[in-house]
Amino acid sequence: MSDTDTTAWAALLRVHAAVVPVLDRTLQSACGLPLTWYDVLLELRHAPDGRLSMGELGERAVVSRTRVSRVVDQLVDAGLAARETNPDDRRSAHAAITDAGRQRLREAAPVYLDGIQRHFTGLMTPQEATVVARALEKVLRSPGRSAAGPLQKALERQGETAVVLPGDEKTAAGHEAAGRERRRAARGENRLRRETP
Amino acid sequence: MSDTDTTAWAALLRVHAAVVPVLDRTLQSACGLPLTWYDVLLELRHAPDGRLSMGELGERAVVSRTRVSRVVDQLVDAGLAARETNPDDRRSAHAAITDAGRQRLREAAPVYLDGIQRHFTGLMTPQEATVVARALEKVLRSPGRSAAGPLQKALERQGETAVVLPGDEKTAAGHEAAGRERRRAARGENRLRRETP
DNA sequence: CGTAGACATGTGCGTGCGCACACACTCCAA
DNA sequence: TTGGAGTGTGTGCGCACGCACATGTCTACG
Repeated sequence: MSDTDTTAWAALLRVHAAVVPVLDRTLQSACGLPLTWYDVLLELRHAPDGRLSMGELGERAVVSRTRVSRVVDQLVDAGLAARETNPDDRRSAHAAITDAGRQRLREAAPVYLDGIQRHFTGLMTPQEATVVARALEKVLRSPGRSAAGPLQKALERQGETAVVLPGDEKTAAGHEAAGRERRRAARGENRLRRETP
Repeated sequence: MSDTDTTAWAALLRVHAAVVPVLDRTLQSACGLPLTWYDVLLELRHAPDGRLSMGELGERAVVSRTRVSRVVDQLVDAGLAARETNPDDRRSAHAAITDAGRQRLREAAPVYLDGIQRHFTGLMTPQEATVVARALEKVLRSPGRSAAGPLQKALERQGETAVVLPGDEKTAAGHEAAGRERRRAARGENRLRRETP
């Protein structure tokens, strides 16, 4: 039923808008750790040796690839991460979590978890939470999901969906914009394609 | 289980980060309608007479209250909405959807719905979609949820949760919002109240 | 009737974010 | 060896967002 679809999507948007600022501020005032920092540090901690290249970090964390560079700068200033150069490939820069970073993460984790339970999963049944987790992860692992930035994904889809709509053809307005962007894609900038192992 | 909690939350963050830009760009290139515009127009359309005060609009739409003002300006420039003054209360400004706005919404709706199904609900089973919708709506309707901006909610928490792990809350936020609305209702403006038809 | 407080809204401003571009480096073929 | 294509990263810039404050208006109380 299409009503269920829009309801689910609208609810996701609103939950995100309502809960994210709460958790962000809670984490920031309690631990001095913005949500972005937490996310980046968490991904670093998950990685082997606590190190990750900028590209990998940008793909795994919620922040965009280009933004990672500045976030890591902030983390370095705060002493929570360190930059390392890769001798094998001097283009790539690695970010590594420091002991202080691990410590801050340990302090922040219970605060974060408590906030998640208090403002999110605690407001539904455990069964619902399980289904939500499973369903959303299926969305992430779907074939449409690519590690590239949102622009590329949009462009890839665009060729299929932009003009032709199921049972409707009033696409007058966005014609020129669509053409412009498709042209850029054809110029060969969708090289960010990658497989997630 | 706490693992389920963090998994569900992380998945929500990632789905949001992955899908929102796609839908935004699709909608924008196909219909010239940013997601924010769509959301605001949709709330206006749901409202009786297609009119809503700025405050109500900010509470119902995903955009913040202060941002609504500028978004409505853009919509007015685009001819999709109109500003109206309330003779009864000259503080409040109303935004009303125009015929052109309704038309654009009709054009955009199938595109949006298709995007939602293609990139979100279509990637899970209908049963899962139903559960996701129900669970997330329960989160929204929970007592901690207030129509006020995120800052207020966070600040109210802050006094209690600053350093230590939180005790309890869940009354303050909804309290003042309810009080405000009760006052407005007494003034005779509660005809804006709506149930999802 | 007049003043103080509450309230709805608009605006200046700083911040976070991502795209387009530039740069440095690697790899490969001629 | 050398030049060009491919790739990883950092940065200038503009845009969206939300908070603090200012403005105009209504309400309650003396």
